[in-house]
Amino acid sequence: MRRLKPMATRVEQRQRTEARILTAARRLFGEHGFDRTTIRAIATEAGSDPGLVMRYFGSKEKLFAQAAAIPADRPIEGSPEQIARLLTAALTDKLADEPTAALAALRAMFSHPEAAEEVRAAMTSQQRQVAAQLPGDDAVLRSGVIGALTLGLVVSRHLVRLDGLDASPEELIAVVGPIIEELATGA
Amino acid sequence: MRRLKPMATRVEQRQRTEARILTAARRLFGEHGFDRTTIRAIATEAGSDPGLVMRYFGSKEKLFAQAAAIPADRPIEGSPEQIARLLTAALTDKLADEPTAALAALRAMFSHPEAAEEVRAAMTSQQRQVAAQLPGDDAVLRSGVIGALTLGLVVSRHLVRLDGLDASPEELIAVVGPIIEELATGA
DNA sequence: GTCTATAAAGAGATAGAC
DNA sequence: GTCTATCTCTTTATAGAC
Repeated sequence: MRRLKPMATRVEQRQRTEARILTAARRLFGEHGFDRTTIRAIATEAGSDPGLVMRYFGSKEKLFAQAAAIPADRPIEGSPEQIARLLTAALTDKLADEPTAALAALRAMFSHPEAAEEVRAAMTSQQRQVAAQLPGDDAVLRSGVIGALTLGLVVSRHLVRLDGLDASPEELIAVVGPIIEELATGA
Repeated sequence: MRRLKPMATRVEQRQRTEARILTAARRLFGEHGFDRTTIRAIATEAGSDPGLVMRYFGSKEKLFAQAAAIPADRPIEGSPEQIARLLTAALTDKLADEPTAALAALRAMFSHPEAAEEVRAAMTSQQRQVAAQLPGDDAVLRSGVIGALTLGLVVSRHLVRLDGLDASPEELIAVVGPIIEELATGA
């Protein structure tokens, strides 16, 4: 049915299957959260079967860990104005296309402690980095508010699909950009 | 021919038990989300048993619906400046003490469609009301951002427990209040 | 390499004893 | 009114057939 060349094709096939499983896992974890996403559903969506998923990834937890790993953000450095620009640019990206892996972690974090830790780690690391470079006594607080605002926008847009946030990223940034700059500079 | 066997006591007892179950349900749903909270755990925490919980509330879904009903916010009306003040005051409350019922709905909404609808309904209703009274072409967008900011702050503080947001409500409002006013007036 | 059958555990829900 | 025992279903995870 398949090819007649065994070895190379097998490795290739396996990688393909693994990739399909990971993609399906990201989508489903992101859409339904950790508990409501079943190995069965992932296998079906990937055109495979539950046994194979378990064999490749070991457990549902491990599959989730791989699917929901948050890609590290670029380092944020410079003057308050530059920082504001970098944060605004990063937000634009997050609003434009759906960051599938991050969404999986975000949705799951509210019911899955490990996912919560993943998100918290990613956010605090960036936030501390930013706070250290901002002026003012309340730099930590202000960078925290920037983080909360960013989280609120991403969640409201992609997860809650809140009314009024379905505008284009540019329109949104036109409103939010100045606020981020204000918070960064402390004006 | 009043009571040798007091009916009133039974009714009273039942109400007490129901109240204890509801309190336990709010706390546990708020802490672990819908799927990870078991009827068994709620019964144990309420000093009761699973059978009773089912008997009183019918199903886990119905118990959740009662536990996670979001109390309606006060109507928000007036000039943009007044609206900003009302929204800021409401936010102060939400930051000060943990709104147990709302937290249950908030945490659950990410994995439980019914809860998502509850939160979305509560938010859009208030948001539309606000948008209708704000000046400017982008009033809907700006009131959406206010909603996202509020959601982000509450989630970051109570659910994520993000670094830098553990300040006193007053300190937080000192930073966020002006932003809300800006968004409301469109300045 | 891939898929089927099943074991093991845990959940919500129900019936009935006290 | 309250609690115990159990039924049934669904899940992850495993063992082994193709």
